[in-house]
Amino acid sequence: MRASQFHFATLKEAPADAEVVSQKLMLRAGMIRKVAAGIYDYMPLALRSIRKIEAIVRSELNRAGALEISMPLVQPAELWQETGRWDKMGDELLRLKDRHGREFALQPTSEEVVTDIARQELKSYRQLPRNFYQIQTKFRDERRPRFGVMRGREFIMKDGYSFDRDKEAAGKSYDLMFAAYRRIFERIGLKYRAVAADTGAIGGDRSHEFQVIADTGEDAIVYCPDSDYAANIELAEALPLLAARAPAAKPLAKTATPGREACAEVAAFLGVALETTVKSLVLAADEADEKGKIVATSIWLLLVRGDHELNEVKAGKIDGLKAGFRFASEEEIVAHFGCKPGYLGPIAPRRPVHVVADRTVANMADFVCGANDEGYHYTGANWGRDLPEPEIVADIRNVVAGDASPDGKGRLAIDRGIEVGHVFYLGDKYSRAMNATFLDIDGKPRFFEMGCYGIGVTRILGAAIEQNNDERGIVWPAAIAPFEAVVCAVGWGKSETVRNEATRIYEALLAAGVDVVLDDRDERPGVMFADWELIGVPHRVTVGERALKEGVVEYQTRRDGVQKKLAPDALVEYILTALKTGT
RNA sequence: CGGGGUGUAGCGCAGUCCGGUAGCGCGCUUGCUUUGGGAGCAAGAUGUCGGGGGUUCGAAUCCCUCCACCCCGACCA
Repeated sequence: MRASQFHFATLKEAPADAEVVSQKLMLRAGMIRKVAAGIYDYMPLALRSIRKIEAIVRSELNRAGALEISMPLVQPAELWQETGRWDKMGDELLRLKDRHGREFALQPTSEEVVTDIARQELKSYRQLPRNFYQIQTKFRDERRPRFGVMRGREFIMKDGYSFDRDKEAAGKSYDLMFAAYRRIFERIGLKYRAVAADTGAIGGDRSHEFQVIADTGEDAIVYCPDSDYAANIELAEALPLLAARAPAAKPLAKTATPGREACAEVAAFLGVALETTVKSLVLAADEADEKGKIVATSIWLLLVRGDHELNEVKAGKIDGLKAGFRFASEEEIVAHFGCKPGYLGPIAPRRPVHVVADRTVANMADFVCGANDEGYHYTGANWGRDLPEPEIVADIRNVVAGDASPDGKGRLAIDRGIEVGHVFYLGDKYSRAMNATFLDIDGKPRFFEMGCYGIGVTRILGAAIEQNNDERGIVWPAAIAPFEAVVCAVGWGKSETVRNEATRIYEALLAAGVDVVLDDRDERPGVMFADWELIGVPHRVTVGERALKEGVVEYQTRRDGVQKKLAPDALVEYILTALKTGT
């Protein structure tokens, strides 16, 4: 590609509404243009990178035996109604009507359609396993699109679905995809972690997220540097910090803590460590009849140590909260505790509530908690002596860095991550809902055991930039850079020597299979350098009369920026080696 | 969905309070000069001032209304 024939337009200033670095850089590099909230044009530079990501995804999935298909963007409501998702998905599902008034949805994902394919196409266990995937535009009407292409409404996703005879076979399909995903992210060249994730209502332990490590990531991912333990924060198990409960040493005392509501304020006021306080959170679980009318509400008091945070996913696994819960209203809190929030505690609430203690809280002694009396906290509170033992003891908090790893092999660390892939065992959730069966070896119909596998193609673009950028712009991993190399011709317009030599090198690189662009725009060097550094091309060759007089050309990588002088004839080999070794 | 904010040239912004017919920087076009880290000089082009309605002799500016976009929040006491 010659730059003079390519279309790109760099900006010195990013549009004011761009928030995150990847969005600013993509806009400045002219890769994307915003068309509406969360909806973008992908210009030639961006599409080159997207196609490279897709090619890697495709080749690894094909290698793993998955089959590419294409399902419709516009999907009939009937299929979505079969699984109940037409109602459950809410506003995230963009709905539309055709000229006859028939209802459709833009696909946010395609479980329904692919299950419909399976129930019509896959009749026999002999056809299993099958794994279908597509790389396609998705639409999710996000409540608040943001972060550029990382949380857009329209985006490109690879979604794949496996169909198996039984759980064991489904497990093999899952493992196969997990391994393929590892290869995909290795080849793309990003620092990532595969972390165990919550499986929600499906159960089991087969759900992993592939997270690109970046400080700006939305997700907290937990891992153990000394073992292979890794999980997202929703799932990561928090062991009790205290092995056993110490004997009570202090008397229970009601202490005035005027105006101190948060644990940190109370601890500071009393001059005690935050770790000796207990935080009270009040949840409400509504019970509804078939018509959805609320017939009963139970109130739950959840206790975590003052320096810990409640984990709502873990709370949702407690018997009694599994059907869903919400934070209690102030009226409900006052009715049950006789006190406004800020001074709540487990000792003698006005009305009985379910008390759930975090594992660590359950082993605390002489702790500080609210006294259910505005302006007062208890100190020296002890289980058994001052209040009944907790009704339920459970892991209900987020782990924090430094906690013991659940596998007993060291201490946990926490990174920020951007979720770019997810593999998930679905069981027969969709096949059962849609009555999708095959005939098994015994002649009986069985529901497919399914798995689903997603990769956010456009999100990878954003995540790659979030992870790899500097003050000059993007620093692409070579595998997904819009161009692998650029030849900058300094003095293109005035020097025939430069023109000839730059063209010769460009053509040699092309012939060697390098995805190279020749900057023949006759721009000043500063302009060329600034453009290609912003765009993030990994390898740069500068051809100018000055160096040619010494019989060399200049070469540098985007990442380290160190200038080397190389003989033109050695250059191709040098770049090929660098691309091969990923440097 | 709730709260806040912003819409003026391709991009970044001023002008709005206090009404008088739109400007700056970058970018773009042309010419000359320059030529190894976003060149200089000169001349130019580009605007439904988010849309609609109203007030007024006159509206980017005041009023009404609609829209778009951005940010924050959505219960961790």
